[in-house]
Amino acid sequence: MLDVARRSGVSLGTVSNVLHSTAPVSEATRLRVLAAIEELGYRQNEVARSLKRRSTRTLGVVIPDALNPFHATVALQVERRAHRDGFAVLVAETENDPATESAQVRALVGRRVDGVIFPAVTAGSTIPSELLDRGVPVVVVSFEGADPRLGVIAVDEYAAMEQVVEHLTGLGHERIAFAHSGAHEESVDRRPDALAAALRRRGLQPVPHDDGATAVCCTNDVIAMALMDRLERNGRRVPEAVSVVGFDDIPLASHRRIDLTTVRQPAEEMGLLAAEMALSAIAAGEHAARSVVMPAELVARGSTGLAPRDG
Amino acid sequence: MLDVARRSGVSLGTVSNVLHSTAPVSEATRLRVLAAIEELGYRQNEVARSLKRRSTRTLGVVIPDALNPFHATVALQVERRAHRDGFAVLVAETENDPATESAQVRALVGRRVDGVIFPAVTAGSTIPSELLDRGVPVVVVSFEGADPRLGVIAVDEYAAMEQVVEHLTGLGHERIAFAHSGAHEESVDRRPDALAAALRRRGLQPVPHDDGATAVCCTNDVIAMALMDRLERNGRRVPEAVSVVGFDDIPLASHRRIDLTTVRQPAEEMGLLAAEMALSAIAAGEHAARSVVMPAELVARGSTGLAPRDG
DNA sequence: GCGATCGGTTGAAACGTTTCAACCCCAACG
DNA sequence: CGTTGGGGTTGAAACGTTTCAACCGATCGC
Repeated sequence: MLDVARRSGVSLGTVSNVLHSTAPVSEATRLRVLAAIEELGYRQNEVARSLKRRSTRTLGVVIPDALNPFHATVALQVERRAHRDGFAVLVAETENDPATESAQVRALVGRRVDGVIFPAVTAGSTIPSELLDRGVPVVVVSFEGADPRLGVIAVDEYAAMEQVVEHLTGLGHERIAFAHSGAHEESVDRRPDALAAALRRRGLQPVPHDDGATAVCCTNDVIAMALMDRLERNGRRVPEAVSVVGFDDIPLASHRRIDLTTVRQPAEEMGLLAAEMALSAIAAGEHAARSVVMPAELVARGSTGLAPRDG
Repeated sequence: MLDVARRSGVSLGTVSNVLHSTAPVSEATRLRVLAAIEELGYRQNEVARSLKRRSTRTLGVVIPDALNPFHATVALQVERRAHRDGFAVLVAETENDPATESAQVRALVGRRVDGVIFPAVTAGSTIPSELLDRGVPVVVVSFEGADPRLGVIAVDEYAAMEQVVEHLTGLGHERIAFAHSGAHEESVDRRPDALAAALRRRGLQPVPHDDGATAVCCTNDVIAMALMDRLERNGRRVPEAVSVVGFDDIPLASHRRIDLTTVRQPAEEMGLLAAEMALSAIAAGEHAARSVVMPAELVARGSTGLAPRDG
């Protein structure tokens, strides 16, 4: 930038002015400066800018698992929206490990991101408030946070599970189980609770998975598809022997060969909204502090069918 | 940091020394400084560090489409590996649009990333050399670049297609087509050429897609699965009426309901290697300038079968 | 014709680090 | 006992920007 200034015979201040039109500059010098920039192949140093401005125009996205299409979609939308506003996106994977999560968050804080979005938070994490206390706006997706400063985008999982249970009982199912995400990744979401609540309303109880359940609700579509695969490899056909329900409605769920009954979450809208909440909070210099619930509805497909007759 | 220095009664230099053990510090003051850091909740400002150090410890990853599991896997591995070395990852989506790609790359340059990885490059892009000229190491995956300064990780697509054609001809197929990725996203990869070459070796020619082809090779698994879906919705069963071959071997390809014959690329190893090439180039202050070819092999599954009898 | 105003421009001070020459003190060495 | 050397510490310059008070003419209104 100094080179540019020298080359065009003006001061740094003027160069800065032509770059950001923060003050009027005569057309003549403007052109001279622009020419110098061109010739020198000068490109602004965002790092210095960030330091001075005390804002990096960068969003952090903290994902447990980028291979889950729901998370990936949210992240993708965030990136797109952020890009439109000239923000960059730093992604951090947590691999469902709280220690990694906090390390990643610390790294983001160190890098002075202007806002952070969690497409999902790991169990009982205190991370968000760690950020909030530092004045960084945070938006979490699909998670009801305690902290009022948090921006929250959720779907009404109770209503959704209500639909699921209605659908399943309508098909004659009474032994309904919930399948968690494989193993260790105890997520805080309310889905199992929501399912249990909906069942109880009809005088039913969730049964332990694999204990003669005729229908299994999964925590997400990826799990559901894996379960479907596992069941069928063991000779238990879906939906003839067992019905399977997913959650998310990822694109593949509607593939003819998969044809998964699931609860549709508007992932794209959620990602977009998350980005917008974060960006506008940043612009306003406030916390996101808003809670939105998005619609979620059952999409009945071929992975659910009539309950097999007892005995 | 100044606060920390004052609070512990030492100079900035000493605090810096304590932080990076760049010079010996007496145990007593070290403890005092650490205590002050703790009490003040001080966290280093990476932005200032980057400015001074002239290196951001950040990698850029430029992806056409994060929803493609192959790209996502590469990106994920890059992020993991980078994180291990204390690097952060800035992701940029190009949506297969050259203009977006170059805008994103410009943004990365502005943000002074230390290296850039392209899990795939859009058609005839001159982007990499734009970066290389600025001294930024670049690693591209699955793309044979002209520039010797480029780090390249590729698979031998000719050998792979050889296997594919052998497999298909073994099943009696003679009318074999190639399916591009939907539409506009003309990627530079050599796959169609590789297929054509393998066919010619056997005195065959690729036929235009949908022109009575009995087997279709797709540019990747996502396309293959979409094709499979489309075919079957039109009543053409796979593999009875048409055989379908993918490329990548994404996790879902092995799902029992999908069971896609495909060419396996070691996505994880490729991502890891890409990160390591970039990181070590950065550490050495050189360009990646290395070319590695990874093994790729056919995984025959149920989406390919005997060619239907003519007429 | 005089002060106020305004378009255009400058210079220097910050932003929060790292780095390095320089300094001080004391132990060891010849 | 004077020098050397090294552990420990300091101060200031630099990194590449933005910002802002201040300055300079010229035009304007009265």
